[in-house]
Amino acid sequence: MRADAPDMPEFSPRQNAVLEQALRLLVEGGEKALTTSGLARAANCSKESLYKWFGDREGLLAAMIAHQASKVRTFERSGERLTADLLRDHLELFARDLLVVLAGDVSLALNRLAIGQATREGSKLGKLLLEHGRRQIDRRAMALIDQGKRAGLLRFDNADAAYHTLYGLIVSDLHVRMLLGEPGLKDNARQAERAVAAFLTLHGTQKQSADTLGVSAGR
Amino acid sequence: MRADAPDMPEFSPRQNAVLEQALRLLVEGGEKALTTSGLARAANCSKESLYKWFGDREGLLAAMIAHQASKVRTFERSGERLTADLLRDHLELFARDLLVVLAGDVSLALNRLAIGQATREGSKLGKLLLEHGRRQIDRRAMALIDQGKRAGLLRFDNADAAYHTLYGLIVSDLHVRMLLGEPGLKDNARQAERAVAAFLTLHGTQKQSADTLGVSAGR
DNA sequence: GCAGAACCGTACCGTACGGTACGCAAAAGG
DNA sequence: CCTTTTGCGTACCGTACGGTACGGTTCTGC
Repeated sequence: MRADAPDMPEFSPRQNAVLEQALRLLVEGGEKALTTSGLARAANCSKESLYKWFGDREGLLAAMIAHQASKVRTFERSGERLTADLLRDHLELFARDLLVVLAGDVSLALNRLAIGQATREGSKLGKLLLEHGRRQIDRRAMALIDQGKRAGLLRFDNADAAYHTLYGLIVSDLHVRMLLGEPGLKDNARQAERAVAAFLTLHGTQKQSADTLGVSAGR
Repeated sequence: MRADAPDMPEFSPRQNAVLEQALRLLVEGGEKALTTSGLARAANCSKESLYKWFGDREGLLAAMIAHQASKVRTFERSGERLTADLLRDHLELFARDLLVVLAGDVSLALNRLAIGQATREGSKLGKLLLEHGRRQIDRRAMALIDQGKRAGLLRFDNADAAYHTLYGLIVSDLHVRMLLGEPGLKDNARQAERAVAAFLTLHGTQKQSADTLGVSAGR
């Protein structure tokens, strides 16, 4: 519930530096590389401090997620009057940003970590990751498509459903594939273009040129 | 490459029983519950046999994936002449089946396992899971949309891209959410309907009624 | 400048894992 | 009937982890 608390230091600079090292270890070697001893060594701190600061290992993991989430900020660039072209541009920018975020080392490592722990009942890590990591990007997209609807450029009954459609068109099974170790796309921009074109075909109010949809000629 | 080898015993009945126990342990307690000692106890076999049969732990995990994949069969129900309604029905059936498969206990557990190991370079588990677990369902869908295209009911340049669009519309971020521990959908059928309706709007050759798309009135 | 807190480095403990070795029973085969 | 194979049950080993304790050191507040 970060929302309305611009303060909330969460962690001291020292602790943030330790968390940064923890993320580095996690990205480099996966969960098995993130041991309390290893982190203490890498961050030049003592295990006792780790346990004093974060309680136990799960607390450390949660702190890492919170720390990473606190680094991500999405700037709402509202204000300007939306046109069809502008909406398309913003949607494509969102799509590219989303693909870049999902393909990020830290994002993948944290998602792998949370998924690995997801079996345990009192895991909370998954929920934490979804709430902290996704809210920002969800809010940005929802604001955008809401704006599009108010400007008469989009039509849909359920904004949530429309957003999930957009998300699915952009990401498809790419996220899971990357989590499983496959390399990402070579060309995010092209994927973003196609996804947004499809989304506008489904939910736009203006005729879409079929060029970017790949449904024109048919070989 | 299971394809044309109806034989290929892969494993003896006894070994399959052990693998079944391994899957049960994995589903119930996650990766940490799947220990060699625990499996030997649960399956009434010795650790020595486990190592003789599967080599090491990674071999056991790979065997579990192969075993699970060998249980899944997709029957190609080609033959019949496709109509628009029939295509829609088959697409919706595929969508529902896909959602059911992805939400399955064993599928989620194996995906979590492979994702947890994905950091390690020589993991192979992720690739193995994608190839064994996905090929069946991919082939079924590809055959279906190819058939649709040959029947003049679908249009697209790139069958792969079209399939990924369909997949994204059906699954969106649901798979990752479930992997993170969120409950699945309450109503797979509704999701399947909407996804297929959207897919047909994008790639169908006939006019689609907008009812199921949720873009009709606009509140 | 000093007392107290915070903290680092290290050593330590209990546990549990992956993997190996061995003794013995039961099946297979001649 | 005897031999060979297979495999179960158990004990064992080395290792490495999470977590705790302690002595020495640096930082902080008064």
